[in-house]
Amino acid sequence: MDDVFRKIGSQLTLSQKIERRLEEAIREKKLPIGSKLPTERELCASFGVSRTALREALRRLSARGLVKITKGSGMYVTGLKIDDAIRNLDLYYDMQFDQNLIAQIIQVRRLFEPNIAGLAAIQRNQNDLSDLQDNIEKFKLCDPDNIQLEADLDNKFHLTIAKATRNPIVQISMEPIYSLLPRMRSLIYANVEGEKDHTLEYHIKIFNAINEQNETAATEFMAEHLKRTTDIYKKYLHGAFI
Amino acid sequence: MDDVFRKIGSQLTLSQKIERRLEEAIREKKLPIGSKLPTERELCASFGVSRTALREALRRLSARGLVKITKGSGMYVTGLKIDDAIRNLDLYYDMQFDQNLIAQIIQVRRLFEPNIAGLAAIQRNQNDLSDLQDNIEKFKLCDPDNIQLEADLDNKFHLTIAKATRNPIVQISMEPIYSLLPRMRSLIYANVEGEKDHTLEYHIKIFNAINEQNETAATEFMAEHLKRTTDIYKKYLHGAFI
DNA sequence: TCATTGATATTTGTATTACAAATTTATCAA
DNA sequence: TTGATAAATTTGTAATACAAATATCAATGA
Repeated sequence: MDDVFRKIGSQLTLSQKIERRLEEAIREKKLPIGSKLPTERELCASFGVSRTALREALRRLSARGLVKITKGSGMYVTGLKIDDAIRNLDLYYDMQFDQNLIAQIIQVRRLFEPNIAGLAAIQRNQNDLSDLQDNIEKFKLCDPDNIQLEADLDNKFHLTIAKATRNPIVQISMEPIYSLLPRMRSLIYANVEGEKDHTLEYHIKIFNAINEQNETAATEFMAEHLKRTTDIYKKYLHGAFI
Repeated sequence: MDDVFRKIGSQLTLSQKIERRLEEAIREKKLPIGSKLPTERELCASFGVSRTALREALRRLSARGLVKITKGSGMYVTGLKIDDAIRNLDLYYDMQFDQNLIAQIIQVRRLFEPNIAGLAAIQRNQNDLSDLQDNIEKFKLCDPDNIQLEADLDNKFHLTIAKATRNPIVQISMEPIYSLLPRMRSLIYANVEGEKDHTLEYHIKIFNAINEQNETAATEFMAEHLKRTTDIYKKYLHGAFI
């Protein structure tokens, strides 16, 4: 192939180069998490750049959650938090939000969540159980007209199960999806007849299965629950669907 | 409660406030994707801030992939790309990498991938099939001592299946996990007896099932394949495990 | 000795000015 | 219309100055 006309010069700005250098060092733990970076002035001297360029590089890193900057104190390497890791994912889904994404979300939930419930039934601890029970109680008492609260509680119920797997990857994978549920729900203009009853019934069934550490039952009830959700969206969101 | 002594002042820096304002506007599509932002000078005037503060805000946004800045031209709103969305997730997993994470990865794969293969069997197109077939051919020819290449091909095989679901959420969920496989593999000091044969055998089985659009078979073969992987890691990575 | 206070030094945040470098736009000639 | 050139526009970097938050340390008082 002709490499003659390959892209010329990465065209990285100075501050981008600095950003990469520091990111690399953090990644390789040459700059350990929690350690304090040299002051701006010292870094300027080391890198041989102006304070402007250096600061813009550090703003980038701080925006991504790799360093924390405190006025008067200094700049510190911070391990990426889960929230930092998924923030842009949240934003991505949020901006992609449309009927297509809704269909994809439902599909993924049916693909993943039954097994998640099954694993949760094995791994759950006492704390998870009381969280789930609280959630169910609140859901019972929730004003049927308060769609938003209902959606939030529903969302939280499923997130709690995801966390109960004790596998952070499960949580990370599902959390951005769950955070869209309230928005999905709000598209269904009004209450669906019998919807609350169904949700409550299945949340209780799922809870009982998880409580009894019955993996199979938890898996199956979750699958049935999500099947029903699919039907509702199919009905009320007439459009190209799964 | 005494609210008298509650935390005072959000302590957001000026540039952080600017960042949020612009992010909000982009999120709400008041600033549509592709649109050109006013020049730095104009924005400084609008916001009533210095160029320093404004620029640092925009560096933050550009670091996150929300705006693209071109010297001499201007600043443009860009839709978040998938790569932007998962870059920090990759970094997060990369920095978390340890035996625990390996165990969690394997667990998640066993949880999710069988159903993914099942869906892929339904949704796959001709292109996917030839990609998979190519992959298998290369795997056959791959030098058994070239562990890295073998791991890359294995990685790619599974990613291709994830993409074949035609569901980007599946892809986004799995890609950061797959990208860690080569690193995991490198921990197993040498070739595992019969490992390549097994992988090849099951990749072929899975391929055939997907080719024939046999959802059940694809699901089950993938489950068996991953069970075997688990056993290997259990054996060679003696330590606390699933 | 210990805790509190207050002054001082250190460090990051913002503003301003100046110029460099890349791109875009306008101008003009063929 | 096309193409080249010049001018204007726009972002990138540097340097300086000061504000504001924090950290450090000495002095004070019980």
